[in-house]
Amino acid sequence: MNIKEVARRARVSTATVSRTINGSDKVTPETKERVQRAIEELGFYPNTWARALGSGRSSLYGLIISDITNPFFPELVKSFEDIAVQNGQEVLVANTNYDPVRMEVCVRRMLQRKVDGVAIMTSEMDARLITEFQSRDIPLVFLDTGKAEKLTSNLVVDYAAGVDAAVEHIVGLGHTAIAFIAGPMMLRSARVRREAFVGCLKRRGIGADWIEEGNHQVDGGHDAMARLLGRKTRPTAVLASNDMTAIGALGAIHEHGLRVPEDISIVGFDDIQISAFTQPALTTVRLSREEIARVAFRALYSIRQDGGKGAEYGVKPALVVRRSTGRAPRTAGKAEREPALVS
Amino acid sequence: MNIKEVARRARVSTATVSRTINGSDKVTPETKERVQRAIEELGFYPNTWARALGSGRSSLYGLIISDITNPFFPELVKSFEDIAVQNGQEVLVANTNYDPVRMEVCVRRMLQRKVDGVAIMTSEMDARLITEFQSRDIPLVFLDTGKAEKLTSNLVVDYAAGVDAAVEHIVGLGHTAIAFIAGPMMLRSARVRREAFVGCLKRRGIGADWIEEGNHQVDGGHDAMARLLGRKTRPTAVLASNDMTAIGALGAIHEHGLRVPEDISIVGFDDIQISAFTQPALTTVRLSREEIARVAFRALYSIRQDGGKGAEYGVKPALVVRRSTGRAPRTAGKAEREPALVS
DNA sequence: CTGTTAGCGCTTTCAT
DNA sequence: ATGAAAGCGCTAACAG
Repeated sequence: MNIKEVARRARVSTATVSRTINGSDKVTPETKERVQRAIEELGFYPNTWARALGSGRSSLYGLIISDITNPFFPELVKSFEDIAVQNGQEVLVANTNYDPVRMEVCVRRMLQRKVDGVAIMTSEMDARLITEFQSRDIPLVFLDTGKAEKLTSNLVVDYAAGVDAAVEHIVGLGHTAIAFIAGPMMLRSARVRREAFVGCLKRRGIGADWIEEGNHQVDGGHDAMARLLGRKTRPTAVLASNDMTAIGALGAIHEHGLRVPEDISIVGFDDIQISAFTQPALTTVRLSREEIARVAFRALYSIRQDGGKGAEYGVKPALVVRRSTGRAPRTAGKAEREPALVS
Repeated sequence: MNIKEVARRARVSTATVSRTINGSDKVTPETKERVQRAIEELGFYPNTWARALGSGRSSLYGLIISDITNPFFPELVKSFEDIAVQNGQEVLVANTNYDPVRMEVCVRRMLQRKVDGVAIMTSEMDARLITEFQSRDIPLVFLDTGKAEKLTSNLVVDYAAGVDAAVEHIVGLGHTAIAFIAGPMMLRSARVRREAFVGCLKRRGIGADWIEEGNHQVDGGHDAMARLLGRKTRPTAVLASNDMTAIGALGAIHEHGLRVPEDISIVGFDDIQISAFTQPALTTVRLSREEIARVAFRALYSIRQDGGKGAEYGVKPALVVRRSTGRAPRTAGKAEREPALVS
C-alpha cells in the first residue's frame, strides 16, 4: 500500500498524490477530491520515513529528561506531546536517568533519527554533546542551563522569585528559624535554588543556619529532615528544593511525632500533582509544566523562521498555599535548649 | 554526511560499509577496521529512516498507555524503553488519556511510523483499531485485555491471586469488615479487580458490604473513602483498586480524625514508588512494571520468530506488607451502632 | 569477502 | 495544474 497505488487508482501521477497529501494549492479541487477518495478507499497512510527521507524534515522533536520517575517530568512530557501532536509533530522522549553514558546514547538516538529540534530539560548537559547538535544545525532549547545563541534558546526560570514568594509567606507567618533541604549539589538547578534561598534570607537579615542536602527524591528528603530534627536546635519552617523532597520531609516529621504545620511548616517546589493530596496538602511553589512545555515547543518550532537567532524566555513560578504552612509555634524550635522568655 | 562518503573515505563500496555497520561476519577484520575508522573520523551516524526504508524493519515499537500521570505508567514506560534500547530498538510512546479520539490518533501515528509491534497497555481497546494493526501484520501484545491469536499475545495478570493475598493478610489480622474502593467500572481491569475481591470474600464467607467506586486517581479515592466513612457502619479495613486510590483514601481517613492502621487498615494495588513513602507507608500488592515491560517486549520481539502464533504470559502480583495494615480494632467499626460484646 | 545495482516510498525540481 | 524523473540514505540480492 503506497502512493503509487493511490496514484493509479485516482488516475493521476504520484506527484499529484503527494501534493494533495501536503495540501498544496496547485491541485484542482476535482483531482484533489478524486485522490482523497482513493486514499480513503485504500485506507492509505503515508509512510513517515519515506516522507522524511524525501523532504529532509522529520517532523520529530526530541525531548531529553533526567528522571522519569519524578512526577514532574511525566507531566512535562505529557504537555509537550500534546502540543507537538496538535502541530502534527512527533516526540521522541529520552530519559537519561542522570547518567552521562545514557545521555550520550540518547543524543546519538536523536541524531540518528534526524530530529528537527531537541528540548533538553535536564539540569546538566555535556558541552561536547551540545556541539554535536549545533554542528548539525539542530535547534535546541534548554531549561535554565544554556544561553541564547545561534539556533539555541533558553527558558529561564525565575527561581529567585519563587523562593522569595515562599520565604515571604513563611516569614509573614512569624517564622525566623527557616531551613532548606537542597537538591544534589551536582545539579545546577539545585544549586541555583539553594543560592536563591541563601540570598533571600540574607537580604532579610535572617541566618541560613539549617541547610541539608537531599537528592530530589523522597528518601533523600526524608533523611535530610531526619538530620535536621536531630540537631540541637530545630527550625520551625522548612523549604524543600522540590516536592518529592518535601514529601519525604513530611514523613520524617511525622515519624518524629511532630505535627505539620503546628510544629513545623513545610514548603515544596514544583507543585506536582500528588502534592495536593499529601497529609497535609503541601504548600508549594508551582512551576507550570504546561507553560514550560508550551514555551519550549514554540521556541523549537519557530526558531528557524526567526532566522535561527535563539532567544530567552522567562518562566515565573507561583506560590500555592495549602495546609502545610501555619503560624510559627510560640516557643520556637530553639526553645528546647534555651530557657523560654529569657529577656 | 552519509554512507557514501564513508565508503569513499574507507575506499570500499557502500555495501561494505552497510555490512560493517550491521555487524555482518563476512567482512575482513582489516576492512572492517578501516571502515570503523572512517566512521569515527567523520562522526557518522546512519540515518535510521533510510535504514528502515531499505530494510523494511523500523526497529520501532509502539507503547500505548492510558494515563501518564498515574506513576504506574511512567515506571512502565521507563522499563520498556530500557529493554528496547538494550536491544537496539526504539520506542514510540502514546498516551491516550482514556480518550477514544486520542486513541485513534495514536493508532494512526503508529501505523504511519510503521512500527514493528505495539504493546497496548490500556485497559480498553476498540476492536476496529485492533483490526487495523492485524490487517497489516503488526504484532500486538495486550495487558490483560486481549487473547492469544495470530500475531497477538496477551499478558494475563493474576489479579485474583493478588487480591487473595491482600484479603488473606487482612483477615489474618482479624478484620471481617472489609471494604473495597473500585476503579471506574468502564475499565475492564477495574472490573476484574472488583470481581476478584467480591469472589474472594464470598469464598471466605465474608459479606462484601462496602464497595465504592473511585476513578483510579487520588481525588476519587479520597471521595470514595469519605463516602465510606459517612455510612452508618464502617469497615475496619479497606482494599483499594490501585495505589493512587489508596493514597486518596489515606487522606480522607486522616481528615476524619482516624488513624491508620489503628482504626482502619488500608491496602493498595500496584506498589508505585511513592507508596513506600506515604504516611504511613502503604501495604500494597505489587504489580511489577519491570516484569510487565520485560515480558511485553519479549513477546513482541520474538513473536515473528515463533511463527507468529502468539501466546499467553502470566504475571503474578505479590503482597508487600508495610505500615498501613494492622490488627483489627477490638471494637469493630460496626460497634458504633452495636452494643459491644453482646454475646 | 567485496562490489554493483535495484529498489524502499515519498518529495521535489523541471518540463509541459 | 499535472507528469516524469531524479534523488533522499540505506539494504539486500546477485555477481564475481
